[in-house]
Amino acid sequence: MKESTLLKLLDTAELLFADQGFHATTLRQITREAEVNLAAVNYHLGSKDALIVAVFQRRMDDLNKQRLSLLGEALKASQPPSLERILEAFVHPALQMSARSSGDGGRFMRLMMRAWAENNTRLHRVISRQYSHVMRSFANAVKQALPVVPADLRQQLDFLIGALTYSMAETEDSDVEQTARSLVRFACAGLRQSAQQTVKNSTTDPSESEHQDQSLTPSLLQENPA
Amino acid sequence: MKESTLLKLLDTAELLFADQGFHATTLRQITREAEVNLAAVNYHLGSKDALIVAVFQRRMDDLNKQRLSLLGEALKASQPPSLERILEAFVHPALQMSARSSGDGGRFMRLMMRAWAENNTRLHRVISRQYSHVMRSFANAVKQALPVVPADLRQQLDFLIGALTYSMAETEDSDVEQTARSLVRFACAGLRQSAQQTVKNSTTDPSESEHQDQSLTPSLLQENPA
DNA sequence: ACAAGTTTCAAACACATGTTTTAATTCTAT
DNA sequence: ATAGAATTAAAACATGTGTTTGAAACTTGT
Repeated sequence: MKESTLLKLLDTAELLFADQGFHATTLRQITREAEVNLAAVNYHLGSKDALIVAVFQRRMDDLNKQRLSLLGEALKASQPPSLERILEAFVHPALQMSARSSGDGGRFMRLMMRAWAENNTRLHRVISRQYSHVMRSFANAVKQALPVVPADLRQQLDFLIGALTYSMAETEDSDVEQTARSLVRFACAGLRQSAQQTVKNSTTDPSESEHQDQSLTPSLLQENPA
Repeated sequence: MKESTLLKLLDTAELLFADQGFHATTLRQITREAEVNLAAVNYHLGSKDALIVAVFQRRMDDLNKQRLSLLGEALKASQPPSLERILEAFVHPALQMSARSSGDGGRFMRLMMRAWAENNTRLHRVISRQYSHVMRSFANAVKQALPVVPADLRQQLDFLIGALTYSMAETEDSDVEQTARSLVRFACAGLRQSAQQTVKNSTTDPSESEHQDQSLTPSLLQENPA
């Protein structure tokens, strides 16, 4: 049973992109390693850019599905939901996906870091469109889990994403479960502390206490209106 | 007064590298934008790779100096030192440096993310050699600040670095002070919570209580023996 | 078995890249 | 002012890039 050239392309490209970056990886290298013809990329995908997007789309779809599924379970399990479970629903699929890809551990996440650093408009739009949907769900869930909504919830979640992405890219083949537990604990403490701080501020200065939810618009959480 | 071509090169290259990546940025683009001759890069630096390293070296030196200076102050101020001040010494210079570069805010940090994602051995060695030295100092400081050393201190610091890097790359021209305060609070809570957890584990299972410091070797904290 | 549609292949194309070379220019110290 | 060094300039070089092309090989439905 031979796997289709398209799959071979996606797999090989993902691996090479993660290791060397998008621009540094050539189509000749990809096709040679995948043992397909050079023209295969342009035939099946149309262009190298389209390849990049396709490589991403595949993993993002997967990741989002798993995250939202776990989030759903967390929300069904108790009301208000457990903050720990919410964050775990966010963290665990990413770590697992990263570890599952055999060989190099942080491959997928290094790919994520690259994509994020990249200024490629097309790629960015694909990612953030998919990401924003999920992030909104998680932000709402966190709001339910905490007695007080932190003033800068968006920023806090960015912290979590950053910690997750970076530590994954760093971690070799380390224990996924342990890392997940560690990170969830770390972030829960941070979020709770921040919520506490918000309460303290709002009681000493009541004028600040109302616009807590306006801080959710920028960055990842915003939708592309077009 | 005209600034030297070398400086013009470093400045322009830094800007373009951050926006487009190392490979995507061409020497022709850099030299055109810097208004110097194409051959200037090879004359002054020797090669494009050397340019990349040079761009980095300059900022890293600066960043390390500021961080260690603030850390020194924090250690002198009180004994045991304040965890908040230690983390602030780590976070603040980076945020400030990122904001100071006029125009685009997260430029330098996006550069960092790229460099980190990059698999360039030469660049990696330069960075981690410089980084490891500083990280060791901070890890030791944190050990003094906490009543109990968390079992996975290295990982915790990676979380901090990740949160810092990512949120910086994300943040436009936002309020540096506010972000710094937020992040420090976030990470302090995480670290304290983790320390608490370590205590709990070590009392229920005393066999684990001794090798707390062995977890400091891998990743950023390790030195290159060569 | 055969024709029509897919997919693979090797070669070529047009162009952009980092680097080198050689000459002109500017700087610097005597 | 002038010789010698350092820097800038313009052009060319060799190589590698993504993409296109047109024919061959394969697959599929009848």
